[in-house]
Amino acid sequence: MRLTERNLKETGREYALRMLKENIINLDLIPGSMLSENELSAEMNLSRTPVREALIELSKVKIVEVYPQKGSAVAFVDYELVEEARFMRDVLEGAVVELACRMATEKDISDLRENVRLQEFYMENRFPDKLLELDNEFHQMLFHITSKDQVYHLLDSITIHFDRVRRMSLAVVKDLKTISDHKEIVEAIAAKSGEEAKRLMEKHLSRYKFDEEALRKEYPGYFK
Amino acid sequence: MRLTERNLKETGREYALRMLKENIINLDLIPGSMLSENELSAEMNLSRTPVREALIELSKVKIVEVYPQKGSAVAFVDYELVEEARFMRDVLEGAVVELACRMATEKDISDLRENVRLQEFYMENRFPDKLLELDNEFHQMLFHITSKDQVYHLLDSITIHFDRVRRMSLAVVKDLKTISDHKEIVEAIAAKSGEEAKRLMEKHLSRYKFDEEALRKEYPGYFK
DNA sequence: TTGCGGCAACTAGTATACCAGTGCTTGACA
DNA sequence: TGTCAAGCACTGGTATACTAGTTGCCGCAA
Repeated sequence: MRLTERNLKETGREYALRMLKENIINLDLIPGSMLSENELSAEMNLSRTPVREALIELSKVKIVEVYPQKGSAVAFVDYELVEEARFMRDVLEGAVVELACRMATEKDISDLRENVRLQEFYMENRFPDKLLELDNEFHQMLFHITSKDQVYHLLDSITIHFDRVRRMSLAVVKDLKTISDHKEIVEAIAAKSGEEAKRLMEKHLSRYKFDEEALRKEYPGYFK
Repeated sequence: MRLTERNLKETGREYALRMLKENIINLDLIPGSMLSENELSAEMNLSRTPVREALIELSKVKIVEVYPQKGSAVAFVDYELVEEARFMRDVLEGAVVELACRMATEKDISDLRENVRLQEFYMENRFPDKLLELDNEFHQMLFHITSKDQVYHLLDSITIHFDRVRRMSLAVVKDLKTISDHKEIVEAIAAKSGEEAKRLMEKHLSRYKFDEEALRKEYPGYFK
């Protein structure tokens, strides 16, 4: 486990959750490895209670498996779940971006444009972390504009399966195409052309395809 | 709180969760009322720990609000959230039923037909509870057929907002139309006509419309 | 009568203690 | 040497104890 500082006014449970998620995504906690509530709580300077609550939450989306009286483990990569995450994302984002064409205000659109401008800036200046953050924010904004925040949160919870595989494929390329995709989407929203926006979103999301067989070969033992 | 027996091999947390959900949906726990971890645990013969874990889970989908150091409360009806639940259901079920046309095996289709047959049986013999159960099962089957079980679970978690309003509108009519809808959907799947199935599902789900203003008048104080 | 200070009674969050299972190790016996 | 059983060391689940923060009430003073 690689730990970072505990934020101020973050409860122990939130901290444990954040740490676990980060370490699962970046593979510091390797798929299949056992997690001990005792070890984790010692490591994070917490008692078992908040750690346990975090583990329960992660087990809800099957990224952690809890075997009563035996132990908990980081779930193996389950391609079915990765597909579910992708499916959910494709379907919901498509619908949301279409809605956004009808609901976005002038301010929303200029906020989106501002976000894309920042993406370009951080791309030029090579800030990959910041870029990823802005990417996520871009998509979240679309849900917020259409008053679908809760939907976003649910989607976010399952997306961890997707993120972990993305990390494995090192497909954090975040190249110029991503940004120009975003740009086109914003302009489609501004033009209020729902069909076009949806089509662009589908094209955008289809860039994230992983070769399951290749990954299985590269990371044997990580898969279910 | 109206309590039922605790199932065998059900953990305290699962029991507490089930009881809370049931009582929230059927309005025995009225929107806005305070929930005390201490009272609840005494009432259910549990300690605070499992009750607390159940409350945390419910607060994730905003059906329970937790105010740190002050108390928890059943959330008021928030029409935004009801709309989010409806949106998510419409979008995902539409996509799933379309997928089912491509993926359903002969066995799946005969299972679906069997489910609908049972619905007809329980309709004739007036078993509204059983009918509701079969209805839910029908929809769940579609997700299972298309290997989208986890998506179903996430959808299910937000649907509680929808269910509570449905209960308020007493729209548990479960009339013949519902069953004939199901029948048509199954046949569209059998015929592998995706477009048709999707259209039918949209028609089916559109039957659940509530008159927000009327409900607000009937249940003042239940709304946010 | 009104305003204000302090205390009592709550809360959620966390820590700790206890219990009932599980599986692995170890050692005795065939 | 192989086998099997007893025990031990772990687990997650639950109960309980403790802490710190909030609210509101009660009584006293102006």
